[in-house]
Amino acid sequence: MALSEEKQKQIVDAAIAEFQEKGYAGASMDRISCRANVSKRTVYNHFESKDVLFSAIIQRLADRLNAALEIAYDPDRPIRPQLERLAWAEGDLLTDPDFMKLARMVMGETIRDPELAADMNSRMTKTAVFEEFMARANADGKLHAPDPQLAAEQFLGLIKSQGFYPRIFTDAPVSREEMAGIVDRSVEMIMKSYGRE
Amino acid sequence: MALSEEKQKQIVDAAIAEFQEKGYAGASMDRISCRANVSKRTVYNHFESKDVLFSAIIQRLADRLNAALEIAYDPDRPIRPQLERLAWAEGDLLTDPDFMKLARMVMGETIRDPELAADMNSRMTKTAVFEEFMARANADGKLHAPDPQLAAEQFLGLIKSQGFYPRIFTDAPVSREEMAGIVDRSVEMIMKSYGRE
DNA sequence: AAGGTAAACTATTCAGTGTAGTTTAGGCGC
DNA sequence: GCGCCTAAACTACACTGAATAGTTTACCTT
Repeated sequence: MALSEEKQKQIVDAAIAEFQEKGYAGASMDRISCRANVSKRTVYNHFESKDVLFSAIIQRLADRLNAALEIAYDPDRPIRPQLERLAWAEGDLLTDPDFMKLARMVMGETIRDPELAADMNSRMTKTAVFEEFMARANADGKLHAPDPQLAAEQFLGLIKSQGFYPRIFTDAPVSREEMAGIVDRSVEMIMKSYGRE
Repeated sequence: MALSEEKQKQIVDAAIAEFQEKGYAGASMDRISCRANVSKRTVYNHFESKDVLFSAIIQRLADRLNAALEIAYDPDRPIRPQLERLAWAEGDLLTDPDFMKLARMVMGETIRDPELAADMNSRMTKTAVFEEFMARANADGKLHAPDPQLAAEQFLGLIKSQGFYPRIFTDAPVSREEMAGIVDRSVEMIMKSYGRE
């Protein structure tokens, strides 16, 4: 139903804000329902517990990440713009304030438990896509990266060390202009190391 | 009193572990007293509230950081080993599991509030020491860094981007050997950019 | 006498439930 | 289109039970 879906969206939005501000333990279901302009019972009709609600939000973040990074290597196009596009797939997320807020929240909750954090990090860090891409370009003779996994990690590392980690503690993500520079420099570095132009 | 001091240490250690595991909101004063093998009243005799106890731990971390970084430029010694020593002052902390655990805890608590996070970051990031050092070496003619603040940030950034950020989510800090490499490469880069040998 | 212990106690917050009543949207006869 | 019905979804609110910050009291140890 349309109404139900709308209520659900209100709940999720309110929950994101509440979890973001107070953390999991500090968040209150009463406040969430209040922020969502919805009765507490409705919250529980949509999400059977606080935990389920929290997990649903995490899942939403992961889904979004996976969707954004569905990029495959195309042998018919030159390598450099493809690397740029790949970098921008990550860059788009990192320049989005909402994504960064969500990411910050998840990090705050998981950082204390290294195992959980590692799991979350692997769900959030789609090295696999980068790795696959590198391996394909390699096989196609457009790159010369003996260790595609390392190359993928370096590529992502270059982007995140400039565009993500330094901004975890800040309200403002990197601007599109800054990201353009980051993408350029990162692609340049990968091309210098592994390029075959 | 010696006994009292010992109890206090037990309390602080237990509190660190508890805050680390559960976060501020999730931590329980009952569990802290239990972990410390101390009565709850004793906890409250030493620290008048949960908040005070938490702050005391933060302060302890900040103090340790400040103490570790009390390094001044010495015009009578060559610049490179002095840069290495400065880098190692930071490196020592980053290779210490206890320090990293504390840092992770503080980050988890502050990350949600950008203002608090920025404040904490400034308390934890002693750019000032690096900056002062750079400026002195500059005035002494051993370095040529037109913007000492930038140079200091770059120096620290090089170290932290390799030795800190990638390890926030991991249980294991960088090893001393890895840190040696990080220090070498970072000093090398600074010398290449600003050196006058 | 100084500091510690143990355990009960207060007051509060909060996750989650139960219930009785209300809104909404769509279907159906007309 | 119009009134009427139904069922699902929502609301308001009181309630339970558990956890928890912080206090009090009476007693113990060195």
